[in-house]
Amino acid sequence: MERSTKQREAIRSAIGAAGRPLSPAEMLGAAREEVPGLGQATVYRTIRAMVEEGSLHAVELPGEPARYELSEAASSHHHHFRCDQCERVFDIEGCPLGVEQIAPKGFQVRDHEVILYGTCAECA
Amino acid sequence: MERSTKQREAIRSAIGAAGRPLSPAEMLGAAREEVPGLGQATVYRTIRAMVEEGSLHAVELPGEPARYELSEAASSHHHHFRCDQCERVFDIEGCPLGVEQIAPKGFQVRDHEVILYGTCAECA
DNA sequence: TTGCCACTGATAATACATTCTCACTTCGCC
DNA sequence: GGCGAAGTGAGAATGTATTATCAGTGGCAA
Repeated sequence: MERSTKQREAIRSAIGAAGRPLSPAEMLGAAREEVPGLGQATVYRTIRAMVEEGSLHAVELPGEPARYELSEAASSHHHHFRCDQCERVFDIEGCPLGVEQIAPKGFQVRDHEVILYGTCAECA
Repeated sequence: MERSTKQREAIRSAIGAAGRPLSPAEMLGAAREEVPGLGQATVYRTIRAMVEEGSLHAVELPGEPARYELSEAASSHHHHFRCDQCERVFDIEGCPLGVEQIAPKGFQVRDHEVILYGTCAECA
C-alpha cells in the first residue's frame, strides 16, 4: 500500500515547483528545505516509484545524471536547454522543422532529441 | 617521445576504417582482429592520447559510454543517428533549419546537439 | 646489436550514480 | 491508543566506465 509521508510530499512538491527537469541531487537539496534530514535513498526510491507509476519522466543528457520532470509537463513534445554556468536544464517549447529529414536514405526514425547548450537568461 | 606500435596502428586504423564513431569496446573488438592480445587499457590510453593531441573527438550520447571519431571527420558540422537494433552510431550530414531559434528569449545558444533514434538501413 | 625507456597487458583501483541492507520510525486501519 | 507493515536514513554494496600500477616487452637511436 502507498502511504503519504512528508518526505514524499516534499519531493513531489519540489519537482512540481521547479518547472524544469531536476536531478536527484537537486531534488534532495530542494526537498531538504522542507524536510531537513531527508536521505538520498528516499529521493531515489521516490523517483523510481513515480517513474514506474508513470507520473515522472526521465530526461537524459550526455555525460550527466538523469533529470526528471512530471509526465504531464512532458506530455507535449519539447526539448531541452542546458546552461553552461548554472548547469540547470530548462524545457524548450517547439521543435525545429524537418528534424527527421536529415536521416540518410533507408534509415527509419523513431524518435529524436535536440539539446541546446549555452547561457540561460538568468546567468547571461 | 611517441612511438609507433602495432597496437596503436591497429586502433587508429580501426577508427579510420569504421567511418562512424566507435566506442572503446568496439575499437577493442575491431583492433583485436589485427592484434589478438590487445588489452583494453591500451585502447583507453590511446584514446586519451589522441583526444589530447586533438586528432580524436568524443561523441557522447545519453546513458551510454562515449564514442570517438577522427577530428577530421568531425570538422564538418553534423549530427548522429543511433540504431535501436545494433546500437551503432552513424554520422548524419546536415542540420535542421532554425535549431537555435527555439531557445527562449534571453537564452544564448553556444552549441546544439541533435540525435535521431531508430533503425539503420542495414537492420531495417 | 645493445640499452634505454616508452609501451603493453593483466589486474587492481577509482569514480560515480544508483540500489540494497537493516535497524528504527511512523502512517493509518482497527 | 495500539499494532503491523510500509517508509526512512545511514552507510555498505553494486554496476559500469575509466584510470592507475607494475612487471615484463619491444621500438628505435646510437
